[in-house]
Amino acid sequence: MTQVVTRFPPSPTGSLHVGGARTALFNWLYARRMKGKFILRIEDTDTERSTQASVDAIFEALEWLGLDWDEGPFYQTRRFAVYREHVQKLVDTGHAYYCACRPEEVERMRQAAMAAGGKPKYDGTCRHKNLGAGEGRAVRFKAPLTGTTVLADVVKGSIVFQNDELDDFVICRSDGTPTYNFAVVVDDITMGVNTIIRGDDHVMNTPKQIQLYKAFGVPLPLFGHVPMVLGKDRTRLSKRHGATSVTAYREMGYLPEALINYLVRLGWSHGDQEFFTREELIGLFNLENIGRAAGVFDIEKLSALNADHIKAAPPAALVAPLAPFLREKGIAIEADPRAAKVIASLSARSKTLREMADQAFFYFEEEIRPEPEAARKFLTPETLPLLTAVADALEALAEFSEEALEGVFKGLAEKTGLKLGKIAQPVRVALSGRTASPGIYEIMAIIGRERVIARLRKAADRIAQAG
RNA sequence: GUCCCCAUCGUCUAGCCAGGUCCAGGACACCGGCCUUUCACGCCGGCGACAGGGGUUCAAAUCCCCUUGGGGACGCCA
Repeated sequence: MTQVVTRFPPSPTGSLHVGGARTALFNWLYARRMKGKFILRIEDTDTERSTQASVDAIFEALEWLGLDWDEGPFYQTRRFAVYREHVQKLVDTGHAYYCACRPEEVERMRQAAMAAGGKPKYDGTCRHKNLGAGEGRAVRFKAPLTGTTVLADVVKGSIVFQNDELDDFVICRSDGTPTYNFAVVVDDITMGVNTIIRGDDHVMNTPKQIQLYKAFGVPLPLFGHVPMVLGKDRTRLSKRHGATSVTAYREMGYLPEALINYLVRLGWSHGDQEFFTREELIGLFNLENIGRAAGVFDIEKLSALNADHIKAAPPAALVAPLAPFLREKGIAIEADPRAAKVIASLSARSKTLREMADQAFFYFEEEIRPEPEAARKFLTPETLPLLTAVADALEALAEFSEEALEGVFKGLAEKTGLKLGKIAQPVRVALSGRTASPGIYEIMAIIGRERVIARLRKAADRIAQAG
């Protein structure tokens, strides 16, 4: 059994989007599962549109997702000698020929073919001219005119193409650069790639590539075409559907584990299981359970999964990923001993890290500025004595623990005849500035006695001044 | 225009290949309820789908055909 070799070949013409991330993920998972190799290759032959910034963005996204590669990154622009050599090989064996037709002429042929009710194709004018290399001449592949090409696809099954649908496509442009279909095949052959998992927008390229493999006389790789990711309107996911870049999801506060879980689950299944860790995925992923139908990207479900991954993560592991979101608010938590406890108190309440940062803010805030609505409702002359009473009791408390705190509140409730909520809500607003927060004893224990008392007194002062 | 692919709740899907155990299961969302110091979490319940039509069969979500709908591809882009 030979080792599985997969690859991810993005073209650096923009940031890594979720669709691309998913195919990268499938390839990576399959390689890891099969104890194979995963290769990264940058397809930058389109020098007009390729940028270094895009290359960097792709690395950044892949690293964030934790998709590491075993070989590469290879750059196609540095492999022109290899392509030239392979072009020559095909010309020498009669599988390719030079073509002197101008682009305008080819365009006319296409129109003509289309008008005749067929597929736009090159008409083979130079096929038998036996032209040599020359200025302005491209190289075309001599495609079979009859018969069929069969794609044995692992996810879609067998697909049969009529060869007369194919035309003599260009493999080398007149400027000497290789075209996509040619470069991909040469790369995959020379790099030893034997498993190609890619979006099904590539199925129509496959018969051309299969013919190339045959012309080179090498065995075919395993092909698996995975369905596209669609937007809400069921068209190919694009910027009009909102955020599509992987890094945008990081900025919205999604965990890489959650994005991975969501993306894999969109188009692959393992029975009814919804939640997967990275390790589980490596142990379970296979090609057989990839679905055949395209899927709609649903950020709601991503959010739900993100919430699950936040809940499942050890709080301490969330400190680093959460830190940037609080830093935006001027708070540094990396070295703060309270950070893990704060996260623990919030992890069941946050769908994203950004949400968590918003909720965590009050723990670290120097001075609480209660939300006006909350203050109007709970910081009133009637509640002032309660706040003071709690502050006084806390000062006298021997041990500042959640249990002891509970005792204070229960005792006060009994003494005043008030329901617990009547006491807790004003205290909550005084401490957090809001009407909703984690448990009152919990936040008090985290904030600490001194600060709690200070916040309580401060709130009492506010009421006194206002009154 | 030509070619290719796809089709189960609003969405992601299980089931389909090896037809009966499916008046179709799970998840997200939504709606109730419970829990409760708030908000969440959690738990319980509800709503909700085999695109349509023909076959084959004792029996079809599962197999075949057609229709419809959707997606994708047709470059000296990748």
